[in-house]
Amino acid sequence: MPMDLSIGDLGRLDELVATRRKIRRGAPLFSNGERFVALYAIRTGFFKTSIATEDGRDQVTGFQMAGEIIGLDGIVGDHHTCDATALEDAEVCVMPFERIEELSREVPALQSHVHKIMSREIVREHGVMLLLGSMRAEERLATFLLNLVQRLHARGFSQSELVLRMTREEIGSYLGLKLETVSRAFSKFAEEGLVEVKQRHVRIVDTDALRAVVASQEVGSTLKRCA
Amino acid sequence: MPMDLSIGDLGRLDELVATRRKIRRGAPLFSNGERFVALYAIRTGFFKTSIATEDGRDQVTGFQMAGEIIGLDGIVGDHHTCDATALEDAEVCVMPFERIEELSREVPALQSHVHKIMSREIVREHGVMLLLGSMRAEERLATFLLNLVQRLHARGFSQSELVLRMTREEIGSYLGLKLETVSRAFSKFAEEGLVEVKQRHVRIVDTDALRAVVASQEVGSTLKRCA
DNA sequence: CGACACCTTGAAGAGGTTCAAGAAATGTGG
DNA sequence: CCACATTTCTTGAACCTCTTCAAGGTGTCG
Repeated sequence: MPMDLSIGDLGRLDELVATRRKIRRGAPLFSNGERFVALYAIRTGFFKTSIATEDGRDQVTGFQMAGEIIGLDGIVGDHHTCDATALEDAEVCVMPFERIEELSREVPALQSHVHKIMSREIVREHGVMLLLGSMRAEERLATFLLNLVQRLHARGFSQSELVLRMTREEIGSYLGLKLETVSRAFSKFAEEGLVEVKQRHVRIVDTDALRAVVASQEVGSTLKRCA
Repeated sequence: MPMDLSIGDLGRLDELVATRRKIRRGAPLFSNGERFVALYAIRTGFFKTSIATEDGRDQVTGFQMAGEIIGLDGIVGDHHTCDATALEDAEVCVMPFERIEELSREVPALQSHVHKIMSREIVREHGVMLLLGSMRAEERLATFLLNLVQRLHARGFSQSELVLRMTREEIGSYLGLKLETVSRAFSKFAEEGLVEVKQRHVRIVDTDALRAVVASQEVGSTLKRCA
């Protein structure tokens, strides 16, 4: 997180992230309805956030990894409106939101940072809306894989290999598909030589071809330019 | 917008919303790629926000009406990442974001307000993800209508009557459906006596039945409780 | 090692899309 | 202010994608 800060400010920000909390795989970091008191910065591990409605619907709204912030949904109503679940043993920094607000009044760089984090989440969700609203199953899965591997690569992991921390069902929920459809799309990609899939181990063999899958549904370039 | 403020603070906030701008129907308030300088509070009129990709995809990400804030997407990257288009002649307050940040450092109530606005947008988008990821066409349209009429009612309009400011195609884009599907769903609702539809004029005849449409796809209550 | 959760694959079916045509409304220029 | 062009909306029929239901396989953890 690149912010230029004075030495004094740095010390005060340290205090903000002093409290740690460990969460076991499968355990909730917070749950819908729970009182909102803090944002969480993921230090290690992998989370999903999801909303469940009374009528039995369930939607995974995101997957979060080290360095990302969870809990922004709780600010507006003082209570969390989704569940955050650890998909592997994890550790987070507990950042009391009152302290964040106090400090960001005094440290403009922190204030700006907080605003950007929230704006980034809004923009990310726009992307998910685009995916859910306009892509076919294989385009969705390709987009998902490319996004995951890109975020992992930014954290020093491989550009082409990844271990999925979530089930097919969770992927499906996030992508608006049934788990069978996700599984079939994986098999199709494997068949065509785009990826190698062994359960949760995925190796991306042909990144460009995966990108082409996403852009395949083009209404634009190919057809439009002939008109 | 309920905030308790001192008289002095009130004056400074007035200054923030002093600049006005009128936008003609069909004209953009801002466009993708444009430099981000301000948030906009809608005074009158109706907007849509949408993202368009190079490959010809297009997704309406929201419809905004009086009292709502547009432009949050631009904070993270200093440039807007979507288009905001007036669906009828409109007027907005131009609120320079630098001034917002300055003032919210000095006025905690404003700071909190800004945070809540952004969090509310995140939560709203979670709801859209649920809709796009798990609902059938008629459930989506029913949800959409109920949401619209509820927001209009909060602004003093009728609980049961509304004039759509957007086309079937724009509704479809927002709901992840084709315009024909939207049209058919309207016709079905009309046939069943839930609504009366005459082009863009909609009268909701049976709100409870519309709510029942949304909850129809229950995996829960009806079936689960028999198990 | 055995139980359980997870994944894969097939076949049938449903819901939404696509393509097409016509009707209704809207707006524009004469 | 009316006529015409354009946009928007509706409806039908064929098609396609994804879902549903079902069965068997694979991996994992106590």
